[in-house]
Amino acid sequence: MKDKLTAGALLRIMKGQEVEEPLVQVLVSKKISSRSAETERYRIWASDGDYSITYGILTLPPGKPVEDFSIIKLKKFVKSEISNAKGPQKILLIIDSEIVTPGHQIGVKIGEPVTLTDEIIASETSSTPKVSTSEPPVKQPKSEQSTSLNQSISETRVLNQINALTPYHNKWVIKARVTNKSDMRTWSNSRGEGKLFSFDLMDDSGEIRCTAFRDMADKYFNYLQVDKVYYISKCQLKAANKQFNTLKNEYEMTIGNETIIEECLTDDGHVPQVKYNFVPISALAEKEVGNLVDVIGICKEASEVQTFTSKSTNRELRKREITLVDQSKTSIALTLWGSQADSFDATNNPVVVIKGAKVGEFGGGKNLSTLMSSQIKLNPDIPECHRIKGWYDSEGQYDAMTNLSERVGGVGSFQTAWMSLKEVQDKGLGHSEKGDYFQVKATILLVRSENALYKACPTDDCNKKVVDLENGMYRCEKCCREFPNFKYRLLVSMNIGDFSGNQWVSVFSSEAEKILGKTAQEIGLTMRDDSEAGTAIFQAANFKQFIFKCRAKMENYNDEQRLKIVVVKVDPVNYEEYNGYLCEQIEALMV
DNA sequence: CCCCCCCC
Repeated sequence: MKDKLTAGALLRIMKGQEVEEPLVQVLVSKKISSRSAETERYRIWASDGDYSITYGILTLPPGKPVEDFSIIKLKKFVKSEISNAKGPQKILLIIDSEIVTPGHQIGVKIGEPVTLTDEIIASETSSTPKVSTSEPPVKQPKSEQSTSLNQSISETRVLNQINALTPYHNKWVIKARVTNKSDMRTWSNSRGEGKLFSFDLMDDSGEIRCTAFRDMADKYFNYLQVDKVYYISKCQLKAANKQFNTLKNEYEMTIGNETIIEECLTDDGHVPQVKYNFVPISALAEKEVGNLVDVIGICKEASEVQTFTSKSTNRELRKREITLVDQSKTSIALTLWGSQADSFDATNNPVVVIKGAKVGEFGGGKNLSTLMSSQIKLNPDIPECHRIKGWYDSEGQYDAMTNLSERVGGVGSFQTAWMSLKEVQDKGLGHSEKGDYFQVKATILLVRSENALYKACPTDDCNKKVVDLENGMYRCEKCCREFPNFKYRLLVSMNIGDFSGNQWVSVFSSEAEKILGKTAQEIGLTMRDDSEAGTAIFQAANFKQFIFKCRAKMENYNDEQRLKIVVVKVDPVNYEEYNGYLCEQIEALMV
């Protein structure tokens, strides 16, 4: 049957090429308003057998609609573009056409046409129909049933509401917007292994989570897109697992073989968009750890993506930390994970909108973290977004911010972050799981230059010590690779002292570089070429004063417990702040 | 049928 259509004609037309009277099949048509009484207009979904378009506008004489599945000859047509809520939309205006075979004589969709996207139109250079590409196109997945939901719905107009779905009814169709879609994930446990993804659906009655496993996950992952509206039918419902599913619905559902999902061709705006309940950043100080919040903020700063391995799960994790600010003149750190971290683009201080970010705490400061279920949007077209952008551009960018994520350290909430070295000993710091933090103004008394440098894996995010294979190669056990090179890193042991005592501490590369005033690489090369000059670099740090922000933790060493202190940050002494602390101490003595 | 939501 495919030879009844002009294969690839729609792609060639949409690419702007000349095509002589092509034959295409009308898959779905829906009457839309016409500006003239002499004509009727239909929005159609049309196929050339290889490709389909979802936005054809067919002009016909009044009272002569075209049956679905009809083959028509396009005699006069022009490609055009309109803009709608989703941005520019390529359309095909069909001004004159002729029915070659009426739909009832065909009755089926011919071939498996792929929906033409801007990407396909831009990328396909060949004018011949494509056979296969490595990139899976976003096409309508095949379902058991051939009737189109777009068609049947427009005829019968029976829709069910999400909050009325139960496991006891299976004849339903919902029209819902995808508000969120997870990454594809794999699992492996005693009951088996596989892959899955889930997505959240919303209509004006409520919301529900839907999960696709294994082959169903493959079938629908690319097709379903966040923010688009779909007709969905015949999923399996079951009680929602409230432990993991925070959506407001008693049930959740699973895609099965018999499930039908079809993009709604007429997103008329009746299906609501996501609503936010924004919390000002300053108010996050009062939120409890674990709360989910909706936040809007300007991305003032963003780190690069960092990769590391979780010690608890052994999983490779990728994160990006960004700083959000808003009109409350407060900033907070937000951690993005996985693909959300990878794809984040901090160019031009975007407005970041998050639904369902998790409030966390670190070192006494508050922070935010996205979960798999968090929806993140950059510069969405909502009033709050324009308002905050206006604020930031005109004044916010110059304002000083109170940083909620500032680490204040301390063992108990009543403790000051400041501590003398004697207090660190007396208070028995270091017995908590995550270690205890404190800051101290101290003087460097002695720096050990021996073993202060090590040869580390040259990979950007891996600082693991390499094994010198003594054949010109260096092996990193963490990366399981051998390299012809390495980078120098610092791990400096130094004794620091204040009025109350002294303490050995370890200082890693980034902070040691601040103290020594040279990079680890410079010091490493100097040490290699001239050990005396290298040693002098370390000696030069003696008697310098800094604010040391430290983590104290008890460690087992040869069956003996001892306090290990790592300097997590070194700052020059801010005398104003330090004097303030001293004044407080003096006042406390006078009570 | 997943169910991890992480790190300093």
